Amino acid sequence: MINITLPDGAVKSFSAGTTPIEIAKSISEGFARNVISASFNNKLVETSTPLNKDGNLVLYTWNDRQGKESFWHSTSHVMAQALEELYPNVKLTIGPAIQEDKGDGFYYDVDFGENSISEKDFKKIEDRMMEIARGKHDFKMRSVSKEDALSLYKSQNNEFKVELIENLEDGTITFCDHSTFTDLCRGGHIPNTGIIKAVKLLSVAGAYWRGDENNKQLTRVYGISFPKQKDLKEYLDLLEEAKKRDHRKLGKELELFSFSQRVGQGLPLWLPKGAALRERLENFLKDAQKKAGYEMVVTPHIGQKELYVTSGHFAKYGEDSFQPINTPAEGEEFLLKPMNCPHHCEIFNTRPFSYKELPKRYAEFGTVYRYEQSGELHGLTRVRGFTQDDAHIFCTPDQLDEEFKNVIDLVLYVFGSLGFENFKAQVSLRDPENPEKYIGSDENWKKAEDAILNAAKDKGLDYVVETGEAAFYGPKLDFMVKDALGRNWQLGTIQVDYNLPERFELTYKGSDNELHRPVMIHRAPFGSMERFIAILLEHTGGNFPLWLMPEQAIILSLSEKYEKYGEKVLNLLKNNEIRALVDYRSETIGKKIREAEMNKIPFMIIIGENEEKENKISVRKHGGEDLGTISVDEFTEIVNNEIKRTLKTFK
RNA sequence: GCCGAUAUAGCUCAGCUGGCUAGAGCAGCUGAUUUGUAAUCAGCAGGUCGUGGGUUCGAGUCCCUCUAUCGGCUCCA
Repeated sequence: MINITLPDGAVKSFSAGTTPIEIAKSISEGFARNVISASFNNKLVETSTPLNKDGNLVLYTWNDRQGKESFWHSTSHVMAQALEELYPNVKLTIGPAIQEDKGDGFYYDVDFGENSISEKDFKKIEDRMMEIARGKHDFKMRSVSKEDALSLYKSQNNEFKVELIENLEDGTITFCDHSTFTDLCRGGHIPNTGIIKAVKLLSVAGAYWRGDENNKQLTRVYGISFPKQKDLKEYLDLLEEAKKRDHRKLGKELELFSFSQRVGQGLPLWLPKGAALRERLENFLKDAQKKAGYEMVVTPHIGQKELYVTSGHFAKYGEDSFQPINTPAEGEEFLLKPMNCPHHCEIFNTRPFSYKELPKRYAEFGTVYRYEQSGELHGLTRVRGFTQDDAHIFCTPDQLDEEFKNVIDLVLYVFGSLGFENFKAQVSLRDPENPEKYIGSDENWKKAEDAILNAAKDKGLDYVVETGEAAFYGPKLDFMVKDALGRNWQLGTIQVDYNLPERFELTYKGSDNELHRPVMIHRAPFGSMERFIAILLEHTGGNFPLWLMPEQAIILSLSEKYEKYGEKVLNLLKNNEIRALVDYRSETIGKKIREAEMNKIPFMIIIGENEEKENKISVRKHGGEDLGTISVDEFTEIVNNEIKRTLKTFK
């Protein structure tokens, strides 16, 4: 007998060799019908795997992410079978479910050799997949010796699988069979192909073998599958909805920003409304920064190449950057500013500082230029010219902890004021395997990494640690937010840096009358104005918090006759610091409301004979809610209350 | 940069396998209308079909180059 512990803590006894699906049946027949996957002692197993020892069993259904991932991974086997049948020379590599933080579905990386496929081929692949699925083939795991596994894939000339197997230990290698198909696989499948009721291939893309761009590029086929046809339809509808919140579409519709082929790719043009929005965001942060003891500085858009050689940025990024600007003078070279830190270091170097004066906090909305690879550009989230809400804090080592925590507070304040609640905090450490990617001593790296980890812990942040994601000069605490399609973007960032102070030979006089090295914190709560506004657009769908809205209200006259009264109302609103537009055109009120709705203006103020007579206004909220006929003062109070609700002042 | 796709009026799109003068709706302009909570009516104007080349009697349509954009990969100071 074996003792199986279930997630609710219950322990049940079964005879050795009982399978997860049999255990599910012992709980309830109905539940067992929904169980599609299982894990035993934190390891994925098949629902048909005989269990021979005591342990913890978790049974998954479609409602669990684990269940979905098994479902999708299993579908990738079915797709691989279809691809093998339709493209006889195809070589399979890996075919996992997509990781939760990267989205839904599955992919398979394959080498098509001479062939290539495009979206036009999807239909026939999907059709074949569904035929296979309807065959209700069981997924069956079997162990194979390393030798047998290698000889199978060597006979197929599949160097990718051979490489994978060579890195595995003999005795741990398993194959998964279903129908006529066999694949190297560590397990975690649904019981049989028949559960797959809907399949859709989504895209093809190039993907490098093992994620290394020096390796061969394979073809990655993305797809998704569901246990019900209806689920697929819902998923596709959701994608459609997400497209409506795409910041590129909204930015155009709301006339916030634009791009021009003539100006150049990745170089956004801010239109008047977008510029006003940016300015409002900047002022919001400037107010908070003033309270937090920052001082504004201004530095030029170019700097001598030597500046970036000193900082180490040139060695790291020089080749892949906008190339140096030459002047008529022999040998003189300038770079477009790719970051603000070196300039701020030189500001600190302007004069000697006493420890009594630290921390110094220099802030600048600094526009920088980076030559991103053309394929990486993406709307406003990845551009070649952008403005960082940058600041550098120069402090003594014992001030570091508190300063770092204060910056966390500032970032949380910014995120809170703009409604970003579902962010992910990520501590990015260096990759100990590849020390050549970083500058600075091990000792300083350790200090910097500990400082971040401690501050994140003390602040009670819910964070994940990613090794190998640090900047080359120091570790980071990043705040990631998802866009409409669920892709993660780094917005706020805080970095601890012991290296640039060394390179720029920054010093302050300590209480011991000796010179000491300050520690530097790089930080940007928004990250960049461009990316922040992009993600904000996708989160709000263009319905920004009222305090940020380019236009808060629009006066709609019932006819041209009420223009005079409209001007009076407009003046009152202006006096009350409400940003309002007017629409006196000879159009129907229905049309004016429709246009105001599409422009996402929060309040529509309708004026006609009744309002003029009573000296009031009729107010309709964006979305349709009728606030009735009220006075301008009453309206102002509504607006101010709404602003107060969303915009708290920084402590 | 790499893989795949796309590019027709300011916007959203139609234009099948090459064949009359490239169409529609919205936006714009002119006029009529003077309106009560998501589109009043009529008329007018608007396009070197992304760029450059090629195939063809004939190219928006087929082929190639380049540019930009979209979905990924890699990268992200």
